[in-house]
Amino acid sequence: MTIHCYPLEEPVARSATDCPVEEWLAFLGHRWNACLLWHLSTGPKSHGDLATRLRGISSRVLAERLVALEARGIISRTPKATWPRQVIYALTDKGQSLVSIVSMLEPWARGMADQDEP
Amino acid sequence: MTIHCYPLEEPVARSATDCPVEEWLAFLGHRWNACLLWHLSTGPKSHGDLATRLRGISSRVLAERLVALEARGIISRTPKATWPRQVIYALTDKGQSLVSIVSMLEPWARGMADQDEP
DNA sequence: CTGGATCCACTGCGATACTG
DNA sequence: CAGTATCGCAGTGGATCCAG
Repeated sequence: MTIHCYPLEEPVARSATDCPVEEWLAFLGHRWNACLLWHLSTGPKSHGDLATRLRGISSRVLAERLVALEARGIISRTPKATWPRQVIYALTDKGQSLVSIVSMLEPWARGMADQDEP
Repeated sequence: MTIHCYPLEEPVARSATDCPVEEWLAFLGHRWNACLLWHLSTGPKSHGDLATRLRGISSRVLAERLVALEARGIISRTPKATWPRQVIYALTDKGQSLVSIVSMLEPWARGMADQDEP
């Protein structure tokens, strides 16, 4: 876990961290992102499809998230030549591997809960 | 990775998710938290000690984060009977195991970067 | 159906000052 | 030294309306 923990010298603007791990955690922690990852891990989905599953997300934020995910190479975007237009999003290999790491938190978190209320 | 993805029925207030993984990711994504985890993984530290290492964090936020970490059972808080008073924070076993999981992101992230600029 | 544009409420957090 | 109290601003994301 490489964490240079910011500047070391002078204070920096928000999220100007150069620690990749922290960067990714911040990203994954943003609302809906983990959820999107999860839903896409069960197969490619369209925008509307995802919108339905992620009850409560707005179209704006969903589109924003998908762009970010794609920019990071976590998902792929493939528009279909149908009408009305349809766009399919799918996890890339990088995305798959990320999911597999994040998934390790599940049993861990369950263990935590068990200790709370045995 | 269990992600019930919110309500499923009606929209909910922010972070009212009942998915533990998402919960933890959101927590870890909050600024300074990962950084704190990292610094504590190299040994117990005091408030002031941490403040020095996490250049830029304010006393208020640091205290807040430490309380949260402790509340989640990730760190322990032990006040020394010295003067001026001193309080030592250390990773618990749960904290250690969390760090070991999060650490797996490091090589992964490095792999990502390598692909970007080979 | 996908997704851009606006408007706005909320809150995370930085800065600062103060107490035991 | 450890921690609390206040204030203020920028960023995040929800709601809504619109367009290709």
